[in-house]
Amino acid sequence: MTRTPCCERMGLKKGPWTAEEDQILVSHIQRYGHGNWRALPKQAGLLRCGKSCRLRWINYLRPDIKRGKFSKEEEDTILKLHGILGNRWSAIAASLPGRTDNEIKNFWHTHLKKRIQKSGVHNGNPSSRILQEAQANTSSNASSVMIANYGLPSRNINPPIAGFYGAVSSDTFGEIKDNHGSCQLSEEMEFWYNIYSSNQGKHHETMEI
DNA sequence: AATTTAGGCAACCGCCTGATG
DNA sequence: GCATCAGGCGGTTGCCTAAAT
Repeated sequence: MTRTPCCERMGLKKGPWTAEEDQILVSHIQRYGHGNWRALPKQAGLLRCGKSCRLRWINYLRPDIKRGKFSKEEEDTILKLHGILGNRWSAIAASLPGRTDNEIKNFWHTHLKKRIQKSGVHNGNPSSRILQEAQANTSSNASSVMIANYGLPSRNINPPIAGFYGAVSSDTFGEIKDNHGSCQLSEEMEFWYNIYSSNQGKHHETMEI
């Protein structure tokens, strides 16, 4: 294998995309698809790296992108899922059709985070309701584990496990699970929900997966 | 009207994971 | 089993615009 990392390629353009570049990227993907992001810019005649093309397509040019303000339902969903999953933006985005992880991340940092901080929730923890549920559940050890784990790096498997074992009541999860319309449960959420359901009633430090 | 400040968002960076040879 | 790569992800930066002074 002798593949060169795309970042090492010299003379690639950076910064904001022009309308012309967008046009080239869109028409190329519409015609040939995006099987190989790394090869795409060369094939399309773009002086961008594959990563940049992918990001532009996913976050801005994709036809199914939903732009504009977040609805109240979407805000609620983000708050709830953030309470369960932490900063796993792609997982949250999977439950909001048409929204990208980048958009949700930006929205969180510019709107929701501030709102939560204003409402007096400590540690930057998300949904006040979820937190309240967690606090109401202080009789078990699991809840303290949960609170401590809220801010863990998003790629750890711990947050979802620790998070909803102590913090999320079956009601809350059911609410998310039963959500219809624009906020459907992703496969991952379904996965965690199933684990949660099968472990309900057990108060252990770890869940059985 | 000019300047400064704050907010919003697009894009980049660096790391991780899974696939492949 | 190891090395390398592509794709994917979250964190962060920096530019642009609107609001405030």
